[in-house]
Amino acid sequence: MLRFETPHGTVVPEETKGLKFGHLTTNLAFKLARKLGRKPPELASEIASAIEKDSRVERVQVAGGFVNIFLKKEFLREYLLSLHGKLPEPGWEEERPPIAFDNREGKHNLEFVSANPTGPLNVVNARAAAIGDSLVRIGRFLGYRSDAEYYVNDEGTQIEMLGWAILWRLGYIPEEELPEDAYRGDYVKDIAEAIRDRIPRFEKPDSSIAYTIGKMGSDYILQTQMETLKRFRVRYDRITRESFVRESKYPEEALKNLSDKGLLYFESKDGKRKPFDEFTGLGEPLKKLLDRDFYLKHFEGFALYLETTRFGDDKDRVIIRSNGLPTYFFWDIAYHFYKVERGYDYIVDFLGPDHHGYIGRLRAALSALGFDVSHFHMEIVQQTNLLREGKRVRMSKRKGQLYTMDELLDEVGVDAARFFFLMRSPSAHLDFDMTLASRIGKENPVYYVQYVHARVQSIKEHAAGQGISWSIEDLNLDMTDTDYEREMVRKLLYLEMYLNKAYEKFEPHHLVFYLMELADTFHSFYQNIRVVDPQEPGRTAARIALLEVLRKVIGTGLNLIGVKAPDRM
RNA sequence: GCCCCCGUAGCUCAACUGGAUAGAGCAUCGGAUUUCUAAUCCGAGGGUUGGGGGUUCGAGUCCCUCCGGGGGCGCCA
Repeated sequence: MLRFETPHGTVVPEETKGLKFGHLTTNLAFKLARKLGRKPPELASEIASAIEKDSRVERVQVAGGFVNIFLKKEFLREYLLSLHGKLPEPGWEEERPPIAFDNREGKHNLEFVSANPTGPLNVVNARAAAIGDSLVRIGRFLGYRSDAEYYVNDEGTQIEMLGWAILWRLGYIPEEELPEDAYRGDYVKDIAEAIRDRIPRFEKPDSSIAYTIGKMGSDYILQTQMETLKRFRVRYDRITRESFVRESKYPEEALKNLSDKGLLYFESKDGKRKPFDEFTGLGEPLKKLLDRDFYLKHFEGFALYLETTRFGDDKDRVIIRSNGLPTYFFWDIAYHFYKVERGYDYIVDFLGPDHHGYIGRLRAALSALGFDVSHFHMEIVQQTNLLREGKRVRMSKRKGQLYTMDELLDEVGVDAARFFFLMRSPSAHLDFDMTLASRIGKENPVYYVQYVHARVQSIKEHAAGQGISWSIEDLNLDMTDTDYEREMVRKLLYLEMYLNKAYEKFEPHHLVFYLMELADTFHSFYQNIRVVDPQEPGRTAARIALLEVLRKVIGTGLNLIGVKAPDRM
């Protein structure tokens, strides 16, 4: 990042709104004015005169409290060459990016999608996949150790419900006997068929048979989900199963941590309380609480509560139900404990819109465990509506009429799907216009950006055909000084700023907007300036060199959001 | 009832920890190609940032209030 030292501290300048404001700007004077009790213009001129002495700077301009910085051509050339050297050749969009910037401090965990293994992935899952995967790419590229994680809820009632649904589809039970919460969607037929031959023998279907079959079904579903995600160019570094967490030492550790702090108590539905000491008095290890028979024997009718209200929650939460079964919430606490223990200094969860109310209690539980919640970030990936010909596509879950992620990819393709998901901030409701996304042409922003890459490649080919040779060293800003080109140079300075912004805010759309702006600049340039001119080989070479930097920036940006940068369109 | 999010151009959305003239895309209208790809470009119209009040050098952004929309409030996950 570009920085400047001044008597008022280090300035990390920002982008400008146009070349008339210079290449970079800072409003530091405004910010300091109140604190120091001085006038912004005075401070600005002090900051300006310090920056002016910097060898990279051509001149500065003070406007009110703004200090606008104009950089020297020699420095700009050096910067662009170094940028070019750092960026990989496009074409790695299926893989993890190389580290291009500094090797930064920080090991981060980003968990996203984590859909229940009871059905196909849907459109919100796809959106979360695009967001999470792109951020992991950007994080790695910036030099952080960013890991993508998938959590599988392969235990619990839902698994049994899946099992019942499969039993029904295979004809073992009539529809009337199907539990109310069982999955009735048509997709269960395919799953049933896929595992039919491996179903164990049994006398009469019961809960435990349903559970076993549900497990088989969910394994199969997980596998198909992973295939879909792979098709979407999403990679995971780790898949964690809830069954693994349950068997690990973390549930017990969490109980120990919370009981040591006196945050647990028993309460019955009619409000009778028992202190946690009633358990402690039994002299049994904490693990016993997770043994259902043991729990029922001693605490039947009572649930085990965690005092999350002491940490800002609206009410205390149940972690073991009075039927002896721990809640999802409890296993999730153990899971987060496990993530922390793995040594991440930043943990991010992307949750679906229906988990909105869950954030508060999870944060409260994490504080209860003694973790610094500023190291956790929970982001809601908002709802997505599909539009076709301007009309809502119904995605009702009932009767299995759901529109799946695979269908979306069939209809609009991976590039358009990823790009469209990333055009909006994750927290905004998204209207996904499939008619627009599947159109080929200027109205479709994904082609608009990809076309830049293809056009530059085409120019290079044309130049070669004219016998013009060039190299990146031919970059010469004296020969590329039309307004178009100077504007291009200015915007090329901002790549790293936008990557940082996108990553720090967990909002990849900032990168997408940057790419669209760069593409804009290029297309205007292309329309008005002829690049290849055999009469002026020097200028031609200089222009191609500049476009080559642009091409790599666009190509890298696209690959970081998992979109291809084609050589030809 | 309580809590959270949102309200910006006809539509869908941006706007860096409060900063310069609130920007894009789509849609609408008018132009441009004997050319390195027209999958492009140039131009036009379109806004009291839901209303009102406050904080300050400065508010779409922060505070209060009202209106309107969505979501959450389970011993489900």
